[in-house]
Amino acid sequence: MPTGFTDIDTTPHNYKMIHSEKEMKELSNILCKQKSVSIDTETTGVDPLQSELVGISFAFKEGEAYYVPISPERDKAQRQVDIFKPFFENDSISKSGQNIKYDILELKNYGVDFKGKLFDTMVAHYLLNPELRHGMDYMAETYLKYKTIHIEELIGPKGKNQKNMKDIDPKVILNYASEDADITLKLKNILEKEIITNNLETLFYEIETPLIYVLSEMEWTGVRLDLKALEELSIQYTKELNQVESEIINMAGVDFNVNSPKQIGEILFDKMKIIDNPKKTKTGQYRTNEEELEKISSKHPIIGKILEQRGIKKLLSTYIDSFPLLVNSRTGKVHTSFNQTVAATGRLSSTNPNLQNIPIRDERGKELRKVFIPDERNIFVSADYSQIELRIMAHLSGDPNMIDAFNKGHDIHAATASKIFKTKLEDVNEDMRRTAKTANFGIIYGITPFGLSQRLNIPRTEAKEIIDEYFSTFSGVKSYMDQSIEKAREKGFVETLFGRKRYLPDISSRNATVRGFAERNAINAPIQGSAADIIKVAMVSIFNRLKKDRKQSKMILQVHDELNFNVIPEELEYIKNMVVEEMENAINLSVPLVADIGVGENWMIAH
DNA sequence: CCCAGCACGC
DNA sequence: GACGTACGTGCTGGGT
Repeated sequence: MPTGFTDIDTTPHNYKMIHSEKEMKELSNILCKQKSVSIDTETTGVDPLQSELVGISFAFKEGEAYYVPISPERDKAQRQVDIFKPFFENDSISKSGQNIKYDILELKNYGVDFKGKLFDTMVAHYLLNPELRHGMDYMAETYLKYKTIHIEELIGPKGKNQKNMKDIDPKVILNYASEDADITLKLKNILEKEIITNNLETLFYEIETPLIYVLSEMEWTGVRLDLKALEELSIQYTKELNQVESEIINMAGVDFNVNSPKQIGEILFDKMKIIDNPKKTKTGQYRTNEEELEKISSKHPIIGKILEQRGIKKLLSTYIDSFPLLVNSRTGKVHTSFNQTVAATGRLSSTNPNLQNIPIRDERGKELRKVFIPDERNIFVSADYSQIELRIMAHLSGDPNMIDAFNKGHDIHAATASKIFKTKLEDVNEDMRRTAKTANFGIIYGITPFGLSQRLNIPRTEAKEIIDEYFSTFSGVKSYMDQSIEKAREKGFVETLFGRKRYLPDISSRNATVRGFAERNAINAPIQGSAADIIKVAMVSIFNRLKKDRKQSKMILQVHDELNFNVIPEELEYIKNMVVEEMENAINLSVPLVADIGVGENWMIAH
C-alpha cells in the first residue's frame, strides 16, 4: 500500500444486505442479544426532522455489518422500523454512532423512543481534541489509517446537481452504509480507551453523553413563534428600512448599494470627505464598522442613518424574514440544531436557526424577543446564572477579596469598583461601576491596557493604572492567570473544573501576537469552559428530574448561561423551584452559584 | 464557491 | 511598527 492507507478493497469485510421482513426480524432478534451495537441511518436529507429514512446499518463485530434498506413507502417503512423497535428501545443495549443525536431524532420521526447507553464517536473525539475535525472520514484516516467511501462517490459532488440518497440503488448503498457502521464500531473501540487514558470518563459518560438525549428532546420539542407578530414586524421594519435607505441615498447625492460596506466607505470618505485619514481594513477598504462610524457620527447626519439602516437590515435578514422559512410545517415551530462539538471551549452552538444570538439590547431587538412564545395556555420560563464566569474566576483563583464579595452577596461590579477606586461601597457611582464592570469582563478575556483603554475610551496610561490596581487588590486573580499560562506552557493544555482540555501549542510561539492569543486562551478557556460544563450538568439533572417526576413541561433552549422552558401552568411552581435548585447545586464552589428565574407570556418578559 | 466585513448573542 | 478581549452563526457583497 504506497499511501499507507487501507480501504474497503484491501480490508476483509462481510457486509450483508437484509432483503425481506423475515430477515429483518431475524436480525432484530440477533441485535437484541448484543451488549453493544453500532448504528447508522441513511436518510433523504440533512435535517433529521424533515428527512425520511432510506436505510439503517448495524455492526457489532469488527469487519461485519448489515444494511437494511427502508421502503420509500411510508406505511411499509413504519412496519420495517417497528421490527427494530425492541432493539432501539432496549435500555440495556448500548448504542454507538457518529453524531448519534441525528439518528435518535430521525428514528423519533418513526415513533422510536431511543434508549440505552450511548457512545458517540464524534463527541468522544471532540473531548480528546476539541480543535480538530471530528468527521468520521478524518478519524478513520488518523486512527485506522483507512480511507472511507466518500458520500460524493454515491450522490455526486456538493451543489445543485447532487443526487438524493433515496435515488441510489440499495446495492450501491450497501457498502457505504455498512462501512459507516463498521468504522464507527472500530473507532469506538479505540476512542473508548483514549477517553480513559485522558481522564475524560466523568465528562464523557456523566455529562456529554447523557446530554445527547437532552439536546435531542430539546430540538424535537422546538420553539413556538408568533408568526403573525413576525409578519407585522416585517412589514413595519421593511417600511422603515426603505425610508432610511432613501434618506441615505439623498444625503449622499448618488445612488449606491447601502448594503455594501465598500461603497459606504467610498461615499463617506472619497466623495463626501467626512474625515481625513479614515481607518482602513487589512484589505485596504475603508473601515465602516459601528465603532468607527460612532466616532464620527457628529460630523454628518448620514452616519446615524447608516447605523440605523444596518440595525434594521440585520434584524430583517437574519431573523424576521428568515424564521418563517425555518418553521417546520408539521409542528409549526422552529427546531434549532444544538451542536455539541464545535466550540473549542465546550460551549454549545446553535444553527438553523441560531437561537443563541437573538437580539436583546435595543428596542427593535426587544420586539423580536416577544415573538418567542410558549404553547397555547403555557408559560415561558427563563432561568439564568448570575455572573457565573466571575464566580468561577473567584473559585479557581481562590482570591479572598473576590470570594468575600460573592459570599456577602454584594453587587460584584460595585464591589470591584469600591476596591480598585478605594471608595466606600456606598460611594461607588455609576461611572465607577461601569468601569469596574468592563475591567471584570476584560479580566476574563485576558485584556491588555490597550484593549481596556479602547473599551472605556480613556488613555492607555489610565487603563494601565486600573489594571495594576485591579491586580494589586485581587492578587489571587493575577497569580491564577500567571499559573494558567505557566500550566499551558508546561503541559501543553489547560483544563476546566471537570477536566475538559484545551490544547494550546502556540503558547511557546516566538511570535508575540500568536503567543498572546494562546495566553488569553489559557486564561479564558478554563473559565468559559467550566461555565459550559456546569450548565451541562444542570441540564442533565433537570432533564432527569422532569422525567422522574413525570412532568410535561419542556426545556427548549440553552443560551450559554441561560435555560428556557415551555411550562404548563400546573407545573409552574415545581419548575421554578426545581430548575433553580438544580442550577445552583450543579457543583459546589467556594462561592455560591446563583440562578435568577423569570416568567411570562414570551421570552422578552420572562428574561 | 469562498472570503471579507459586518452585526447579533454570551 | 504592529498588535492589542474569549466563544460562536449568518447575511451581503464582491471577486474568483
